Amino acid sequence: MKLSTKTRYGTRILIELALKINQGAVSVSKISSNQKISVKYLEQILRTLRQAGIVKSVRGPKGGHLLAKDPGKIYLGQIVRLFEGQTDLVNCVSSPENCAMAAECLVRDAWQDATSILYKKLDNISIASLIKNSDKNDQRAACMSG
Amino acid sequence: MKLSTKTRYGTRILIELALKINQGAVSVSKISSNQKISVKYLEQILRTLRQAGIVKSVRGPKGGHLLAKDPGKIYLGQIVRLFEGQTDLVNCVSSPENCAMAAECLVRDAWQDATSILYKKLDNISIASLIKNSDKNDQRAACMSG
DNA sequence: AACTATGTATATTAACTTAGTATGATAATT
DNA sequence: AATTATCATACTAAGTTAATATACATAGTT
Repeated sequence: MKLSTKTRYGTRILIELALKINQGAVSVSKISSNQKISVKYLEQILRTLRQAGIVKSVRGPKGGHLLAKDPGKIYLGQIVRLFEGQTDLVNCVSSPENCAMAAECLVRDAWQDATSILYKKLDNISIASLIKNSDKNDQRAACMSG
Repeated sequence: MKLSTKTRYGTRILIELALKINQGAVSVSKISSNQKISVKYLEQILRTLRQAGIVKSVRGPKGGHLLAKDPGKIYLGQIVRLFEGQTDLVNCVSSPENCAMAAECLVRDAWQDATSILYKKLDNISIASLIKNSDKNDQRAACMSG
């Protein structure tokens, strides 16, 4: 039960874009070297973010990627749902017919409660708030500000 | 980000044992047919539960497995930690040296908060409480009461 | 118009993890 | 001693995630 690299990378990418919000489009190659993520893998992640309307992309020379939304309106919950796909801790929560014990599964409600509490929390953490914390602790942001 | 079958099976096993708490040891073959889990896989899961002190086992004829603790003292949080191993949503929470961006990872604290909220919830749900709910809704427990 | 730096999309491979199986041993009851 | 059960380790298979490769499209620049 841990987050995929796509979720973690995706979050880091969004933070970098948020930090550079006034610098125009940021190229894949730049993000790649800053975040130590291969160009091709990065492109996949960016595509997902773009299709979700979180990022917009500019083609051609001087092109790149930038946030399509206010960083204060991008929440971790959305990012996690986007990349994890399966948003429930167990299958039967989303599709009871997949669970051998389906209706009789006593635990189902409990897993669902836990899931919703987790997302409620994640839906409350914006990219902007993450950056805000970094202001108090500048060295943390150092690697991504360049 | 979903629970492994071991966690889900483990929980179901504990519920079955809790429901049969007055019937002495329950054999692997009985649990296997009730829960539709192969005998060998079940043995692995039971071993983990036993080593954690949640279940005790009796060898020989008429042997089987029974709860080693009061069902009111067995919490989902413990079960999830036991089978998921990795108890944090991201690696760097438990071992910062594994994360390429380590100290500068702005998201780290956020993941940690979400993780702890999730476990706080799971640590509040006991096997006993799951069964209690089933009393109000008998057909749910039907498949496991036999 | 040609060139080049960028992004877009799909297909494939590789690595890793989880799920499940097989074999054989050990212990306790009868 | 035979039987019935659990205990332990090794192995295999399936599925998922991570990463790479290939081919294409677009927009500026000269």
